[in-house]
Amino acid sequence: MLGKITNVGEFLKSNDIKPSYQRMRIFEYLLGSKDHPTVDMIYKELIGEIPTLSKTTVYNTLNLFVEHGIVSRITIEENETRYDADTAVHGHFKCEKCEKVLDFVTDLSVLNIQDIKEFQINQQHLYFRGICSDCLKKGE
Amino acid sequence: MLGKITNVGEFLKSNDIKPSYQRMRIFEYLLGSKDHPTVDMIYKELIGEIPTLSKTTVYNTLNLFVEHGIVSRITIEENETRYDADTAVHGHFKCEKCEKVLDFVTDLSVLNIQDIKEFQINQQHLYFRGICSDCLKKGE
DNA sequence: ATGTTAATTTGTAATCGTTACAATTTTATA
DNA sequence: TATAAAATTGTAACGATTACAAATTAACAT
Repeated sequence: MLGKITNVGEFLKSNDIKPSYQRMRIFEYLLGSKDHPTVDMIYKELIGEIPTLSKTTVYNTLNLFVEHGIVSRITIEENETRYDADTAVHGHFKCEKCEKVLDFVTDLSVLNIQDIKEFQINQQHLYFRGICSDCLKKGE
Repeated sequence: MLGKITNVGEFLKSNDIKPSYQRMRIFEYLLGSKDHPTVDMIYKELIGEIPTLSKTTVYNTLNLFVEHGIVSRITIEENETRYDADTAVHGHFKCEKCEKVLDFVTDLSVLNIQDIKEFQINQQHLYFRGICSDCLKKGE
């Protein structure tokens, strides 16, 4: 569902965000990465091509993206905020061995939750922890 | 399912935790509270009856409880680690208005997730955000 | 073009939650 | 009662995030 974003500048504009160079590169990096990077990972990756980049800018930009709903924050562990350009509802699995965070597809509408029937739901988060299949194989 | 804990001291012992006074009071407080307190909330509540209590002790004790599997950590928002004496899998709903964290019952086994079929799942977390029914009524 | 204002970026300092660590107190044991 | 082990405590350190003001860049009117 993210494949449809061909022009990042236009995409940001259509979400009322002025497409500065930093903002475009940060969003492009999020689009291209599948590892749900932290602020630090984004900063370390981009400082190479944007030598003047400030970590504050990365924070500001990600907060802006979240406010405008084009990026979602993933809080899997305390002290480890991660970001995802895929804002559709999906699950995350964190491997306790290799520390990777993987996506998984699921449909939460089948849960039919009685207790919050009359609540207005704005966000749905699902995350699992355990050992991924790769690490299970290696561990034998 | 938590009603069965009648003797906190015995319960801690049966989980290989020496039941010191601080540990018992912290666990009792968790059992009696339904608001999934933070370390700060626990500390502020107990300092009244345990004047020598240290915040470090609250941290140490909660980490001990989590390691022994009798308390689970809930990470709903960054910078807001909460604790729950109910370790059964259940959902959490955080109201964006009144900031309360409510439990809801659900059965995740119906999700039938293909992508992680061969993974070993150790923890399952489900949390929603939005507006609770009380705040919805008030907001009209 | 040029000057002026607004928006963005940047760096530093401050804040807050959490942990490290050593000292003190309490508990268990010989 | 003496000694060792465990638990608690207080302070300092740490890391992620934010506040804030200065510097840079972009936009816009003259």
